[in-house]
Amino acid sequence: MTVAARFEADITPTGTDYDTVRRVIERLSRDYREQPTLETIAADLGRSPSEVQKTFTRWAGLSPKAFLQAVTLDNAKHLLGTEGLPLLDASLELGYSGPGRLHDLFVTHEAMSPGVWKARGEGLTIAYGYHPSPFGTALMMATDRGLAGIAFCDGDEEESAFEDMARRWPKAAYVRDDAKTAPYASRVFDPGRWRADEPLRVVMIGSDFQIRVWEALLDIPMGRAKTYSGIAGEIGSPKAARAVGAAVGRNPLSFVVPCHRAIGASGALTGYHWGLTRKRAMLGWETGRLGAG
DNA sequence: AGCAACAAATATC
DNA sequence: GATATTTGTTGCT
Repeated sequence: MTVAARFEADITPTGTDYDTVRRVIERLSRDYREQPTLETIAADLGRSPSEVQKTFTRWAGLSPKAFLQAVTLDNAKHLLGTEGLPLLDASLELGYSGPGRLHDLFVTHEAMSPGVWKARGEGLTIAYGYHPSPFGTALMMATDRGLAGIAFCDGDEEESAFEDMARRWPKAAYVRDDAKTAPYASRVFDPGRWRADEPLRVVMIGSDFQIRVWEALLDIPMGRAKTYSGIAGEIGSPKAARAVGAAVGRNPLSFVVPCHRAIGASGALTGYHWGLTRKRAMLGWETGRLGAG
């Protein structure tokens, strides 16, 4: 099944793949100490083990068990010894050695002038639309210069997600235009279409400090993570870990600018604007893509 | 004032 | 001893 086709099947708000997957991840994250069996999890969801197993594997590209290993490593402090904490060693090797090395979305970004930031988006026209994604419904926002924002929501949260985004540039004019944002959605969530010859244009609207942080995030390869303090050191303010955290949290382009790859120094996942479960989901999903690539 | 942090110190098993 | 929990400090919005 192609990725696009899977999105089609995903379009109903409840009972989506992501919905099932999310609940499995929640369960695994909470009870990983007990290493719950597939059978128990399925029983609690009121589904058969094979149903859960299939849905999960189709979505993540790896079994619930492998996923469990990938995300519970946020408690494996010993992996933090080296820079750039590999999420799953074997997969990482695969990701780098293949001819079509799975790097990120090749992103060309430009920073909006501080003027636009200070004017809170005044004079800017932003088209937006809602699209299904592996992590729930994605709200995409674009200016004519490129992609400017991505938000996530489940079910009936579309309004609040929009308001969350619109608050960032309160004076911009917003126009609903799904046709304009749809191409971005299909590009962003389909790793098969992440190519250097067709870079994704994004615009970053934020303060100097924020943009430096977001650029640092773009440097983190898929399936890896960095600590907040590591990022702070990299952008030349080694003591600003906490400020980095705040800036990461304000990242308007979630997923494209991989804010989910920033974790605490202990390996704990700390926070995520669109929900910790979604952060785990993204990390696990990426681990799965690496293994498949 | 308020944070998606951190390191060191202290309490708990 | 190894892990939880608390406390002081921190830089940027």
